[in-house]
Amino acid sequence: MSYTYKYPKPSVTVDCVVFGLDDAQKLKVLLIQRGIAPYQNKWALPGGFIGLDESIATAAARELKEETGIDKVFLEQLYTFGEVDRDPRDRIITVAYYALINIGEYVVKARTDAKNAKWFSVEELPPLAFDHDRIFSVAKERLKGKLRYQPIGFELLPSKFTLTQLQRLYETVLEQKLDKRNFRSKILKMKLLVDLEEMQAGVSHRPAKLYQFDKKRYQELEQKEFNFEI
Amino acid sequence: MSYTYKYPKPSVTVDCVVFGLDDAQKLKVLLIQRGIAPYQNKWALPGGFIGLDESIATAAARELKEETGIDKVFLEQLYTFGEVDRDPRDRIITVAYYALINIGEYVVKARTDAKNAKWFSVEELPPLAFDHDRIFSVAKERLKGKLRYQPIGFELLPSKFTLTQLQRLYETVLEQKLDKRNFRSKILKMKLLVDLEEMQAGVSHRPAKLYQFDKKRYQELEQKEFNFEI
DNA sequence: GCAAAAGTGTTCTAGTTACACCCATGC
DNA sequence: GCATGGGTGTAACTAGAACACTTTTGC
Repeated sequence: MSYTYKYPKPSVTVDCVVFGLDDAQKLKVLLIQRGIAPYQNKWALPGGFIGLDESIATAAARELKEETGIDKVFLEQLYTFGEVDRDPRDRIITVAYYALINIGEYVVKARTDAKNAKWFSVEELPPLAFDHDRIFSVAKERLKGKLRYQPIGFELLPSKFTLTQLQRLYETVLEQKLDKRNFRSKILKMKLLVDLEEMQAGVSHRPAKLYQFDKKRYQELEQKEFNFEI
Repeated sequence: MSYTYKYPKPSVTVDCVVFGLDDAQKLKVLLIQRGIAPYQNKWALPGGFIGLDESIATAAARELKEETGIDKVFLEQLYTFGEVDRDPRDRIITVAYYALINIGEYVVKARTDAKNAKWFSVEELPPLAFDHDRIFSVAKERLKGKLRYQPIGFELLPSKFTLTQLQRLYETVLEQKLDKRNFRSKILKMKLLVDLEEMQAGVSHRPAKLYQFDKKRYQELEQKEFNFEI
């Protein structure tokens, strides 16, 4: 089967920058090792071609699932990259997405075109295929910029978390120290966290209270011109 | 001539949301009237297909020039729209851009596929072709959100402007009244405006001082973690 | 001299920053 | 009992909000 058009067309792909936090609250990104040329064996962002019968966001979610097993996560469009020479084969435009996931919830598995899938610390990335290092750095900036003004950090944590975990997450992503007392009073004043009246377990020090993000309440407040800000 | 591929491909276009301010400091958007089907005679955003030998941003600038005569303006990627049914002909993905221009500098002229080009007040838009009303509203929100944190408003004004003009621009786009004294001291404190020591002419009241935005200085300050904010 | 917009400071309020000690748990 | 992180309030400072009158020009 083949397809013929009157004018030449670029191909269109999606690529996903998947962020996660490990146990030590380090920021990680999920890469796949390419099983096929070009850039065979090189590390790259998971992604692939957009089908004619699926929207771009659907394609991003599908590719993520196919290549890494990850499903039903925060996924948002980042930017579209379309330099003429960004792919050696052909003219390929890619719509990049970024995803935020709680690493603990998934065991990543390489599938289809990927011979391997692995979490890398954002500070020690291997050289990436195509212009994926550029895409990654745009994603990192977006995450950093958006974290303060939108409650997206919770996507990186388990549904029950401690205030210290939350603060570490902010410190890691924003790359700056925050004051413990100021951080806590600011976040609690927003009334977006539910105190679960439950304690952290299995730690060899005073256990911390567990909280949960109240998404429903945030959506209500959002209507009334409430602005999240840390 | 025709082109054959192993897999079917979507087409890729660019569309531009061009904002301008008229003499009465009203926000306007530039639309073209389509000369060809589909949506013949309907108003639409200027745009067209991406060539294989040009980047997306280049294509956006080229289409803008071809269809309206506008050249060398602030042009930034907005979002990529790719719902399956957004174009009745075929699967078409569009990378939307938004442009900010000083209306006074250009006389818009319809060319190529456009039978007409015209400025519309953003409050009284006609029904638009395709999903262009959605694209427009995303652009308007982006402009509104970005205006406070990036010095992009100056792109909408002539290079020499008064503080009142600048304030009106902010009030128009943000859809809120601002306090004259607070606005002035805030913007002047940033030291980004050059006092041209020149007066507004041809007005039947006390003439205002003219200022110019110091882009070079802004770029320097930007390096040093300076943040523009109104 | 009047209409129209330009220009200019101060006070009050709210929010942000800086800062240090006691507490609960596991080993 | 000691090591580890959890939890808590106040004072000083800074930034933002509210607010009214005089000046200059054209007609």
